Amino acid sequence: MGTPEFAVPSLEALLKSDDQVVGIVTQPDRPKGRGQQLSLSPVKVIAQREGLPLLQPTKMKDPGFMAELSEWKPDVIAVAAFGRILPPAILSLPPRGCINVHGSLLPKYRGAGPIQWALINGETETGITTMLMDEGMDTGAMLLQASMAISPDDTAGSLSARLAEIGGRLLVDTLARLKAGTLTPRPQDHSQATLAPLLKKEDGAINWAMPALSIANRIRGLTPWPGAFTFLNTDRWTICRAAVISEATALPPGQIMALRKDAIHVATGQGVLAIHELQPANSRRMPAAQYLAGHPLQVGMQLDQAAAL
RNA sequence: CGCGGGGUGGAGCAGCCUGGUAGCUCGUUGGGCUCAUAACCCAAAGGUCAGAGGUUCAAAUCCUCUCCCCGCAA
Repeated sequence: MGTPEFAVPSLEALLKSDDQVVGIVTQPDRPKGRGQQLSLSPVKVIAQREGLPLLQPTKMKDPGFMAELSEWKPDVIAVAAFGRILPPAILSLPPRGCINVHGSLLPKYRGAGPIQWALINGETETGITTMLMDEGMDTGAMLLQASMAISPDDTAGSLSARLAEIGGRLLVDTLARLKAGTLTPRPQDHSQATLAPLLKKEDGAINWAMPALSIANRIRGLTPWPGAFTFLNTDRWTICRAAVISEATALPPGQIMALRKDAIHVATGQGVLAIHELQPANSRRMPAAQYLAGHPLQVGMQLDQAAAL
């Protein structure tokens, strides 16, 4: 079971492994994009390519879905970024249990946005944990863990891609060792748990009163989704890449304090943030240098959390 | 039929409302200045104004249609 890009390497790894994939579950097609076009989840695309049985339940407790799932008689259900809570009936369906591939070093960052929150909090290390799912939110007993260094220029996109690859390997490894009986589930230390809730659009609003470093981390964690944004008057900017400049400033947070050839320097609550890449509304992502070529900005202009009307 | 913006030398944009010689910033090339430079100065190259049709003496500009791109929303 899985849905987005993050789940793809896990699925591919399973397909190449000795284990047989008897069926795939992913979220229903939803109207997306500009028009009203239905979009297929990345996982569904692979399921179709491989010609594998596919279920796309609207509700987890749908009797028809449950019946079909039981028909498959899975030994184990592997779950990667599926996006739905599994009811007890499903958790107890496979004899060997439901194995989740989670994008953090549990018990830290339980929830739907572990990769993003790790970046937002400025972590330098994260990882993948496989675990036996229980009814809680990422609270099950851990099976295997692999850690990975976070690079200073990682974004949620780049980090997620690397973690997903490791996740695939770890999943196959986990299944093999479970089958061999050489793996003992290890309960999480719940006192150390932290939460990483799903991000919302509004989490992307940049608060310029925060320190430059925090803003930069937040931008990394929110790129490419849901995107960190700010407003210049009525124009919305999504900030794609920015760097901290160690320089003190007493200017009001959000004020443009300098224009460089390839960067826009903005005052923050503590220090200066250099915007290197942005995506203006109605336009595509571009380096600051290109934006400046066609939009003469002036020092003293004010960036804000909300559109100025 | 979800709402909206856009397609103008290599890049980013202005010009369109109020038709009349194609403009800005950057890049490129050549030259100059300088101890030196990604800095500065001078010069040059480079565009069937997305495409088709229409209106007009005249269309980037007004009208109609087509294609492509993007933001929001989901």
